[in-house]
Amino acid sequence: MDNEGFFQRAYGVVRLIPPGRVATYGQVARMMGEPRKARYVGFAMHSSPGLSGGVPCHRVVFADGSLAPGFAFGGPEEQRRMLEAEGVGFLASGKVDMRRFEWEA
DNA sequence: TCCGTGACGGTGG
DNA sequence: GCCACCGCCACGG
Repeated sequence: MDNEGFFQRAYGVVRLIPPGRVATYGQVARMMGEPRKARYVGFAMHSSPGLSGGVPCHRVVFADGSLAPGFAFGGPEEQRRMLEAEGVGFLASGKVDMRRFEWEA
């Protein structure tokens, strides 16, 4: 459960992201006290139980607002749909409008 | 011990 | 504004 300890911490933070808001991998890592492990956070999301497991990993995006290329729920398109359903706005470029929807703890 | 790998991030062309 | 390269960290072969 060691590695999972890190995973659980990541999930714990992600669970705090309110609907209609998004957080970046680096942001999550920073809240865990380990800003250098952004990549590891990404891996945690990849292995996450998903929204059904209480981990809204679709609310975690890249620092520039782009979505993960290999999203597990059915592609970035599905992820975008879920975010839009929560009220998150996208730019014409297909990226999240971070200026308005980035989560501020 | 060195090399390769990855849902990242910042910088430079 | 998009693309490419480099730096980070932990892990496995």
